[in-house]
Amino acid sequence: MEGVRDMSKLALVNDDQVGAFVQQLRLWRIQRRPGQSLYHEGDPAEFVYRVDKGWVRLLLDGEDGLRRIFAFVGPGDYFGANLQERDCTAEACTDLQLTVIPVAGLLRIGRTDPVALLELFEACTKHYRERVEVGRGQPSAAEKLRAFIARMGERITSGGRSGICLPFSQVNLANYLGVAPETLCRAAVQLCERGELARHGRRLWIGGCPPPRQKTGKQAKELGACDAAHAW
Amino acid sequence: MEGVRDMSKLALVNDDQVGAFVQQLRLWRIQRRPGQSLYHEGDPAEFVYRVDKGWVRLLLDGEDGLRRIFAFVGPGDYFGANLQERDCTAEACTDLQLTVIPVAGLLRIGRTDPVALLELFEACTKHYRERVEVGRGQPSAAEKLRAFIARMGERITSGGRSGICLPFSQVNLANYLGVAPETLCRAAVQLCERGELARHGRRLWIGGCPPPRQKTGKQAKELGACDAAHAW
DNA sequence: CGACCCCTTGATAATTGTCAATCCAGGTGG
DNA sequence: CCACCTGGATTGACAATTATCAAGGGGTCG
Repeated sequence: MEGVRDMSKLALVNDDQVGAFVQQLRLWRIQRRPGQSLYHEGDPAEFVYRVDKGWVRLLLDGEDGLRRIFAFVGPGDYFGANLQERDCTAEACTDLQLTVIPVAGLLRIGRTDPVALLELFEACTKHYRERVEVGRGQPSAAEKLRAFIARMGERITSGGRSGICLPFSQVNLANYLGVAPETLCRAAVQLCERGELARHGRRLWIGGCPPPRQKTGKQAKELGACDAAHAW
Repeated sequence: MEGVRDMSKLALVNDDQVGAFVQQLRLWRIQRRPGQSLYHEGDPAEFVYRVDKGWVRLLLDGEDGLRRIFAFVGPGDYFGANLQERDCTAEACTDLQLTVIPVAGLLRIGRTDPVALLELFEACTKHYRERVEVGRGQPSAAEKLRAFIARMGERITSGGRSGICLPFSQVNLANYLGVAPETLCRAAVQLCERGELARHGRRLWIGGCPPPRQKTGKQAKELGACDAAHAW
């Protein structure tokens, strides 16, 4: 809970300052398709990113060959603040639109406003801090999922939307929560029965109800709306 | 593993730079006894700390009243880099000797060397990054413990010591690893049988073997050596 | 319309949490 | 120096949760 409050404060206080700060630099935008990677663990770190549209997942490649997703980065979030090399891999969960911020330029203008520079880096480490709260203790899978949708719910209310569909597969979410996909599925069924979660097609919705059911062609259009929703 | 490499690099490359950086400020030292707290979640953040001797634990107080330890901070480590307010609680695990670094001063001299300032803050967030690797996936309790002692082993080799005794109770370690104390105990027994872990009195030792067994009076003296070991 | 992939569901085994009792190291006081 | 005391550590038994394996169904996309 505390982390959520910190998050909202960051969004209210720092984003404007940080946004103005980075505007001093020459920025540009890039797009990515779902599954494409932005950088890999070990790459030299040259850019910080801001998500304008879509969702990014941050993950580590375990020595056992398993990849561990530890953060989902959404619209308005910054990520990729590494001084030397990348400490994780970043991939697109959805269609993606990003603003690219060169680190070299950040360090240059950092002399004028070190606080804004720190705030930008702190915004990027936000995802690591949140991770500390996830999967801690020994709550059941249902409680992990409930905590997750609660945190995601914070985003939709601040975005002024009534609902949001999870912009990634259940397999990804299971990986993130540290449970087996089957376990997550059962937990989702459980929360759906209690009305804490909704389902529309293959997508899970949190917050408001999904749009009314229609025929297949219509559903595709609704999914378009879903994409718009999770992209703000 | 990757995180460990990053850590060692930080220790080799940044610490000297960061140390020289903070030397520009007026620093002072404080002591703490085991269990005493340095700050609580929500407190205004005024200081960054460097551990000179002993160990600190960082933890969150869950809404269920349970505290979750997410990091152990040891000699040479920095912690406490928050811009606004504390995002966690810091407590002494052992007898503690710390160097206090005022944040206001850091921000002031940050204009001259923003990179060093960022490196200091990055060194502080190191513990959050490491946390991402812990408890991820669904390894067994024994594997979690094995991964932990492997990471701690890195510290002892870099410190030039042959062994180190865990400077905190098994309850704390169980909390950190996200398992029940009984489960951790069983895992410890398992690793002790395989020689991956040693026991001396009530303390667990990793790396080199504990000092030879002697009589009670002697053992107390050995434990003093243990304290010296975990304090470097 | 068809194929592929993800989701779902069931059954079973393994791991772990929980509860309870006991042990023992380390400290205390006599 | 020794008996006592206290709290963490240990051990066992059991219940609960979850991982795993396997099979089937349904959505999504070509």
